[in-house]
Amino acid sequence: MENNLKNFSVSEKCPVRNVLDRFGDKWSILVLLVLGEVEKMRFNALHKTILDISQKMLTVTLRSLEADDLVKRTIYPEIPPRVEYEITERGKSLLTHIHNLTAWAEENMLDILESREKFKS
Amino acid sequence: MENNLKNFSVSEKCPVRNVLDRFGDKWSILVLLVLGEVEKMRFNALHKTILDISQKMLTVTLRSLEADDLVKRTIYPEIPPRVEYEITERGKSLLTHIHNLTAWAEENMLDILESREKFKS
DNA sequence: CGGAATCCCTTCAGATACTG
DNA sequence: CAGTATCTGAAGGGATTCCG
Repeated sequence: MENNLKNFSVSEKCPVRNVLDRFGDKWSILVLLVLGEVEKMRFNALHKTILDISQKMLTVTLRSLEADDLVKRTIYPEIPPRVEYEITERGKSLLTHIHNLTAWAEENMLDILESREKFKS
Repeated sequence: MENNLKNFSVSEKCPVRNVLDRFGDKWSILVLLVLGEVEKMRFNALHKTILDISQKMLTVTLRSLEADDLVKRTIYPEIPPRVEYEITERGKSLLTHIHNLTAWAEENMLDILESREKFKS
């Protein structure tokens, strides 16, 4: 038992954390959820869908997802330029688990908020 | 379609983010994973299992999990004091989905790391 | 033993301005 | 249109000290 737990000790040696940390940020899951509902989407369309993300963070998030091959980026060398984003197969396989998580969150949200209120007092 | 996407727009109105943000931090999932493998565990034992967490962050994380009723905290008024933590039923139901995610992470880790390398160049 | 409180540094992320 | 670059305030999180 203790030996199994040791695996969690140091972050660099834990493969799970190495990967999960990447989309454990503020926006990655959200972007993935949006891209999971469309075929392709342009940068500005994404920005309009997620109103409270800054242009900078949207770019950073998309680059990170692209690096992990969770999202594919296609540039059309036109004038004006056009860039489209779409979810990859790997992204879809992750999204399945994300959906399970969000479903759990929706089911338990009210109870959790209630627990938080009780905890304050 | 567009109408569905609007739900994601503003964070305060998105129940999912409200809940997921809470354990989207650096340590919550890890603590939950550890507590999912034992019956009960004392503070110092947890600290020894997760070597690279600070005492402060362990405390903060545990309080947060306790507030959401994902973890139960029991104080034994002895000298020296003893405090034990255990996962709740709600915590276990969440852990199921976490395990699916970590399994996915383990399966895809090598490919993802490879993608990241390619992306650099 | 199991914290709480404080200090302090680093990283995150928003606003703004500029560019191919 | 789809970014990049820079600046800056806010937040996260570590180290240390103190306490019941």
